[in-house]
Amino acid sequence: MRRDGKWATMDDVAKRAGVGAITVSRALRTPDKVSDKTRERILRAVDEIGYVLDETAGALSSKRSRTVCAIISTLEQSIFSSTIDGLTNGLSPSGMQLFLGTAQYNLETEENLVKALLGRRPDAVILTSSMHTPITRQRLKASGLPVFELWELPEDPIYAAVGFSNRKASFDITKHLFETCRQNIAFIRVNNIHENRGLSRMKGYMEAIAPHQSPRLVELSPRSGAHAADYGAEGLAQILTQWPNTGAIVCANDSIALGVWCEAMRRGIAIPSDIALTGFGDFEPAGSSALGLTTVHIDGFKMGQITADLINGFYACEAQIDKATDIGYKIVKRHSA
Amino acid sequence: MRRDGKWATMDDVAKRAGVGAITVSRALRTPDKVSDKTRERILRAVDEIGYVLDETAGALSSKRSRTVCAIISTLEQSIFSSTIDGLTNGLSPSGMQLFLGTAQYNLETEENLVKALLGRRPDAVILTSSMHTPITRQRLKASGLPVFELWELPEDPIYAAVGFSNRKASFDITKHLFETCRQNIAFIRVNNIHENRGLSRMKGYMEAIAPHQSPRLVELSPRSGAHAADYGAEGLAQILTQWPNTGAIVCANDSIALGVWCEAMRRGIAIPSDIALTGFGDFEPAGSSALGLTTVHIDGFKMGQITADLINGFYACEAQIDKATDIGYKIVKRHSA
DNA sequence: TATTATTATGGTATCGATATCATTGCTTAT
DNA sequence: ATAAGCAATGATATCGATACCATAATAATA
Repeated sequence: MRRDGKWATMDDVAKRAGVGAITVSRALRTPDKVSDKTRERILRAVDEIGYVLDETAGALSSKRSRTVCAIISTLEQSIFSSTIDGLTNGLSPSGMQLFLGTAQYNLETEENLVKALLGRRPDAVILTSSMHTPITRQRLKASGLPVFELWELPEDPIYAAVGFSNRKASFDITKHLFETCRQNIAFIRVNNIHENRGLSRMKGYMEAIAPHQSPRLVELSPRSGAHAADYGAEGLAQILTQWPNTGAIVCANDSIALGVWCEAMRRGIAIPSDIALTGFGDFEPAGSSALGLTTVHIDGFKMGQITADLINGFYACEAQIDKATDIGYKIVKRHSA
Repeated sequence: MRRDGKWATMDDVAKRAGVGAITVSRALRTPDKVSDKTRERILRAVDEIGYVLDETAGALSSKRSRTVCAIISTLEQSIFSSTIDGLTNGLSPSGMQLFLGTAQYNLETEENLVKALLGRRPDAVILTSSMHTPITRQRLKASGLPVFELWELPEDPIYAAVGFSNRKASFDITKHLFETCRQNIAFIRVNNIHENRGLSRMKGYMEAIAPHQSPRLVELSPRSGAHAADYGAEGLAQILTQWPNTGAIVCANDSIALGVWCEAMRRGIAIPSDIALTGFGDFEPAGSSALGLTTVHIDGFKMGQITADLINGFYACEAQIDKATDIGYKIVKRHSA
């Protein structure tokens, strides 16, 4: 790709093909604006030289970086991997690429990340969270960029949201437990103050149990170094001590549920006959045959794809973009409940 | 950040602070080359305007994009999440950012991705794999960039490798099983032709069992839509049918082991008393108390951090970079074997 | 055939920051 | 007191592609 230590430029290609530099640009960006013969000649020159278009220069002159910045809460537990795949998939046809940062469920980290990523002059910003510092919100609003908050449907999105109701989903899966004649249902979550999906899910549980029983809440404080599954094991232990006659456990996510399941096996508690169990998310490995976790399925790929389409639409100056797009959810009934 | 629909520029800041544009650049990039008074004035102007330095323009003129492209095999199973965290962590002090792409364990996808990402003129390229098409290798070599292959130690790296011996690690953990008096040890892996870590791990197993027994290999073909844990369940089923007296199972990764564990529980097989079980990787949730998987611990964070340091060193023109950096591994003995 | 569209191509200015070299003013050494 | 050295700042050219406008060549229409 380099000649004498430097990258080849459009001019190099142009000279070799006997055309102007701008025609090379057109041949690569808008091929149908160039005659077949010329295009062919140019593409041959490109191949021979091994030229790769310099997007940094392109971004400067076109004022479109063809870049989307995504700030992901965490890369662990595979939670957002399908969302990212959906985004990548939906953006690549238009030549856009993803800049990824992880906020580690920490608002201050997110604030710094937003600032750093805005320096990259992205064409859009994606956040897998709706909880931000005032400065983050202000910066993003001021940027004038399309900003998409995923995995929730906040009241007042910065620009637009693509997600679903965590509260309603949690309400539904809890109700499902009552419908299958479970009683004394408990709820486990990790109490992270930088995140409010867990809280929404807890609210859904609370609403569903209200007519039937009093709450059995286990809210664990995050400990550094702990695996998500550890909280499940710990939660089960607490539940068995405090409320021995618990008939079902609703977990705020699949990882916690996995921890509960493992610990239950270890203790010789049968699932679902002794205790029913539900998760949230339907991530690997919840759906695997051996585990068979009943859970809320979230179509992360679709969420990413839809967001990508909205971004593409924004730049194609298509229809107005909705403040909120609800992609829904699905209760998946497997063995565990 | 924008004024009349446009982003503010360095000139805007410069005018407000009553200095030249280049002094603004210095105040932000190399603060100690500017007097305290001036710097303070400039930073105040930056804050007032809400200016964010345009890295795309900076990249063009400085010929350093402060960008590292990483091509990750997959974002699932949390395999590479700590590696990514280590990279991010090690790169951020020098203002570098990560461009992430996922190759989905597919060589053709990787090839296209490499081409697209080179257009971003990264300062370095990272690959979590050592298997590439000839074109990919050629492109990367020709780029003259520092290219780092992670998670293995290939014979002939494109530029440099940071990893460990998958073969030796697998050998060691298999040997551990013999040392704890296990007999008739089987091995499960998914046979993905776009990847060779699984094969290396199988070789390690083969070498370790050679003096004691004949191989008991289960090599499953990848099916689309299957969860990694499914292969574990399927593998266990095959083993119980073909070799009912199997005393231990070595899995090519933790996800497979998790699947085996769940399926064993379902069938009422006790681990480790009936069958011992080992994984590879030590990802979430292997180490969780309830599961307690004996496995090979790989320090992904360290691997990312070391790679980041090598990149920083490369641009600080420090010492020669080794063709291979072995970060080692650790056998972690928990309940399962 | 003359005239107007339309297509294919090129020239030049420009995007916003930084490299390079130049300048100014001040300190320190001889 | 003069020269040399350094710190702080600025002017200008430049990075590589693309926007914008202009022009040439071809096709379509009157």
